[in-house]
Amino acid sequence: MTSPEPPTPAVFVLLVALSRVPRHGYGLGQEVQRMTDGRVRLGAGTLYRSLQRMRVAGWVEESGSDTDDERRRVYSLTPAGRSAARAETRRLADLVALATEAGLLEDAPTPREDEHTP
Amino acid sequence: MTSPEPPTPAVFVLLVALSRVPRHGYGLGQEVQRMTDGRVRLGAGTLYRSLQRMRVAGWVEESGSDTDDERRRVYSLTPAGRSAARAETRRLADLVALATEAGLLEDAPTPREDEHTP
DNA sequence: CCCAACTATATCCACCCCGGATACAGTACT
DNA sequence: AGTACTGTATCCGGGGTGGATATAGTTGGG
Repeated sequence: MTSPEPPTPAVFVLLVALSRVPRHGYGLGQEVQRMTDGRVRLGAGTLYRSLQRMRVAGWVEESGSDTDDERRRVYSLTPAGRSAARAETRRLADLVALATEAGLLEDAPTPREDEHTP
Repeated sequence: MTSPEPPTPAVFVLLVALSRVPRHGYGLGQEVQRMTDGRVRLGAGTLYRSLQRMRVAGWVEESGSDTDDERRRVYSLTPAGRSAARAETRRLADLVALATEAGLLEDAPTPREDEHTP
């Protein structure tokens, strides 16, 4: 929607889920669900396609598996990935600030004038 | 990505831009650009299609034009629209909180353990 | 008065993201 | 051995977005 392409919503939550500990794809899906109290669930297609894009973008890198399960592909966040996540966090925070300043958190039906909540 | 369908990014900024004063489509495009310091620019297609969807969803309603320019279609935010905007603001704020708690705002390259900034 | 630039809305197209289905295989537990 | 779950990958349909195009009214300067 703007310039230098922000991560997609799915990619962003994956970056957040990866921010502390390296994980494999399937585990990331679980972690995203856990840390959002089930509010965000990524479909399988979205999950693995997002990880491929993140790898191509240099935001994650594949590291050696953490168990003897050969199927797992474990990813860890790169500095570039952390940087992208921080930038997107700031972008979203700005958006939230904008909405808040617009009076979108008060309960008033239509606070069109300069009201002040006592 | 989750349940009861959140507004799209474009729709959300339009809801915010409409939160105080009724406006017409073209003016909303300008207002979005102004209030985001040029960081968000909506394409014409996105702008007018979004407004149509918002009208169908009952989030905005067409009110009488504010000038004698007959081309203008002026929209104002409905209570349902304000409610949707507030819900989305909260959802985004939760996401930002999640990212912040994950340590994505510090400058440390990779704060993997319990560091404390002096 | 006339023309150019801007305002204003609407639709079309190509591209990309998403959820869910499908496929295929290894792992774990009984 | 068999069943359920883990794990990755790809395909398909639906939908959002940007930019181009079409059409037309408005404005302001020469």
